[in-house]
Amino acid sequence: MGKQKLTIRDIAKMARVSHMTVSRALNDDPRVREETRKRILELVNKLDYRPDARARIFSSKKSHLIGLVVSSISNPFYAELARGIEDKAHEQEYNVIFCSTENKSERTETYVHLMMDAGVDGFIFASSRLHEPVVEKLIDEHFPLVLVNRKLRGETCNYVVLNNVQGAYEITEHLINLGFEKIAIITGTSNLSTGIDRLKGYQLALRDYRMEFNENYVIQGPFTRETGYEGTKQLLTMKKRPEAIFGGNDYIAMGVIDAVEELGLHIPEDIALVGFDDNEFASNQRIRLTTVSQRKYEMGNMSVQILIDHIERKETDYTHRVILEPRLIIRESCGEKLWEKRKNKQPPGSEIEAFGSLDRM
Amino acid sequence: MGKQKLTIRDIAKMARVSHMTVSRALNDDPRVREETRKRILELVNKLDYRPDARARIFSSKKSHLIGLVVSSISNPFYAELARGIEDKAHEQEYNVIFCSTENKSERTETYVHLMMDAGVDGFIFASSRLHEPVVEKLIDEHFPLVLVNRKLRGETCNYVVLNNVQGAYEITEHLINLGFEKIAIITGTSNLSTGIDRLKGYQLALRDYRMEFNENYVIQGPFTRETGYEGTKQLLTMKKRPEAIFGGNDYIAMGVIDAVEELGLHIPEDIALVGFDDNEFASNQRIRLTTVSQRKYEMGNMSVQILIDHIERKETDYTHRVILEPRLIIRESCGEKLWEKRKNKQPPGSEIEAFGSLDRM
DNA sequence: CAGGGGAATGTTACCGGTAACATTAAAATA
DNA sequence: TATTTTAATGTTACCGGTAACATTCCCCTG
Repeated sequence: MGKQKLTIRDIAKMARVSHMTVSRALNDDPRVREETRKRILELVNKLDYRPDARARIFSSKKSHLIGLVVSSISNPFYAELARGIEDKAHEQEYNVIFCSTENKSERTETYVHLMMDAGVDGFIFASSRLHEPVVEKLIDEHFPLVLVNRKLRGETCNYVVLNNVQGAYEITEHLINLGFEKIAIITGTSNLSTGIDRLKGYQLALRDYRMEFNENYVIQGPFTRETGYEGTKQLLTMKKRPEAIFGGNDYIAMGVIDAVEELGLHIPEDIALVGFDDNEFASNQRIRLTTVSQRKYEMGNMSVQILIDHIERKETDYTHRVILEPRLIIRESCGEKLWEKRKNKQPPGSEIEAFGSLDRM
Repeated sequence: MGKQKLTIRDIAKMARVSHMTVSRALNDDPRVREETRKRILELVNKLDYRPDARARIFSSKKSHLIGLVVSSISNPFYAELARGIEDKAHEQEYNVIFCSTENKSERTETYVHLMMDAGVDGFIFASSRLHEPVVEKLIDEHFPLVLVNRKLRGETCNYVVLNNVQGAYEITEHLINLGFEKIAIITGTSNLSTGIDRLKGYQLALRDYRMEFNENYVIQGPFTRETGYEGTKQLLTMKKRPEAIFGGNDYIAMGVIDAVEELGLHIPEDIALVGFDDNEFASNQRIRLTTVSQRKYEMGNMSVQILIDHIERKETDYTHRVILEPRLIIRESCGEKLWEKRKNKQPPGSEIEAFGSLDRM
C-alpha cells in the first residue's frame, strides 16, 4: 500500500514551501507567517503526519527519556516511588524507562548499558547497594543522575532522602506525649542505615525527654513480620513489660499485632503500637496503625524534578540535596482517642542530631 | 576538556581504516580480518568508545524499546506483571518504558503518544478499560502490541489471559474434595469479567458435582477487604451457616479472616477459606491461605515474547492467543492437614465451559 | 531612489551511524 | 602469465529531522 511513511519533505512539497518552513511551523517558530502555518498544519492534520521520533531524537540530541533503576519493583516502596517519578516525568513530557536489579550488581551494570543504548538523558537510582562501580563511573562523567533514599559513600551526588532519625524521633515523641514510659523498639538489622537511623531517633527522643533507656527494650532483626512477631513474644514475657512498641517498619508492626492478639491482648488498650513507612495495609487493617509516612510519592516527584533541571540546565555538578522531613500519620493504634491530651510533655531542650548517619546509606 | 564525544570516524582515523570497517568490527561482521578487528576493538576499549545510541536507533530503525501501559503500578498485580515483562525483555536486550494510566482514558492517549515519540517498537497494554480509541487505532495500523489480562471488544489482537473460570472451578473442586458441602462465595462486582468468571467457575463446579446452589451463599461487592469482612458477618449469622468460604480474591479473603476472628471463630477449624490471586501476603499471614495463582510473572514473560516475535518477524496480523491455565496453591486455610483424604469425590462427568466470558474482559 | 533593515522563506550542511555498491589486493584457476 | 574469484576494505549516499547561514522581498528612511 501507499504506506510509504510521510516525511517532512513530502509535506513541504505539497504545501509548496521548503521543508524548513514545515519544520518551523511544527515547532511553533514565530517566524512563519500565520497563513503559511495554517496551510501546513491543515495538510499535516489531513495526512496525519507525525514527525519521525527517532530522527528528531537523533538531530536534537534529546531523548526525553529517564532511566529508573530500582532494586525490586514488586516492593511497594519502589512501586509508589515509581509512580511519583512517572507522574512528574510525564507532566514534563519525559518518559521513564525502568528496570529492577533484584540487588544484583551485574544486573545493574547490564541495565545501565541497555539504558544508555536506549539513549536516556539521565538516571534515577533507587536501588540499595552501597558500592556500585557503574554508578560511580557515571558520576565521574558527570552524567545527569539522582540517587533516591541512598547515598554512595564518599561521592558527592544529587540525592533525595528521608530523615529517618527525625521520623523515629517524632514517633517516639508521640508515644512519650501520650504518657507512655516503657517504650520498646523492634527494628531492622544494624547494617541498614534505615534501621540504624530509626534506632538513633528513638534513643535521642528518650534522651531529650530524660527517659530511661533500657537495652532489653531494643530488639533487632530483619525488617519482617516474623521479627515483629518473635520480638513481641519476647517483650511481652518480660516481668517489666513495655506499654508501647515501636515497630521499625510496618511489616514488623504487623508481626507485633499477630503476637499481641495471639496472647489474647488488645491494641491499643493493653499495648500501644506504632510503625514506620505507612504501607498501604497500615490504614487498611482492622487496627489502624499510627506510623510515619516515607513520602515515597513525593520523593519520586522531587527526584525527577531535580533530574530534569540537571538535564535541561546542563549542569555539570551535583548540587541538589533534598532531605525530606517525615510526616506522622496519627491513627488509633496508640489509643489516641482514649488518651488524647492525657499528658503533653515538652522536651527539656536539646537539639536533635538529625540525619546523622546518612553516609552509611 | 577534550570531552568531545568520540565518533566512529575518530576511531577509524586512529586505527587507520575507514569508518565502515570500524562499524563492521563492532557489529561482528565476519568480513573484517581478525587482526584488524582486534586492533579496532583494542582502541575502542582503550578510549572507551560507545557508539551513539541515538544515531544507531535512527539509522537502524529499531529502538529495542517496548512500551508498557498498566492501570496502576502500585497495584501488586501489575508490579509483578511488570517484573515478568522486564526480566524477559532485558534477556533479549530490549528495554521497557512504562506508565500507569490510573484508568484515565486521556492519560492513556497522552502516554501512547509520548511513547511513540520515544520510538517504541511495540506496546503491551495491561490497563483495564474496555473501549480505548488509541489502542484501537494502533490495532488498525497493525502496530505490534499485546494485551494482557484483557481483551478489546470485537477486536482481534494478540493477548495473554488467565482462565478465571477454570481457576474458580478448580478451587471450588478442591473444597468439594475436602468434603465441604455448604460453600459460600464472596466475590467482586459483576461488571468485572474476573468477578463474573470466578462466579461462573464456582457455579460450574457445584453443578458438575451435583451440589445444591444456594443463592444466599453468593455475596458480591467490590474486590476489597471490606467486602470480605461484611460478607462474612452476613454469612455467619445465617441459620444454615456455610462451612467454607471462597473469597473472590485475596483481599476479600483477608476480610473474611478479620470477621471470622472477630466472631471468635477459627480458620480452618471452624470455617475453611480459599482466595484467588496468591498475593504476597497470602503466604505471609498467620493463616496461610490456599488460593489460585494468577501467574502474573509468567503472563509478563509470555506477553513480551509474543511482542518481540511480532516485532522481529514483522508480522502484520495478530495471531497469538495465550490462555494460561491457573495453578492451585494449596496451603492450610481449609485444614488440608486435618482433612487430607477425608473424601475424594470425582465429578460425575460434564465438560466445563472454560474461559466463557472472555470477550467481556 | 539608493540603501538599511527586518520579516518570511530557502539552501546547505550536519548529526553518527548503516546499507549498497566500488575498489583493491591477494589467491585461485585457466 | 593472464584472468577470474574472493576476501578485505573503502566511498558515497542516505535516514529525517534541526541549525546556521543565505536569499528574497518589501518597507522605511534620508
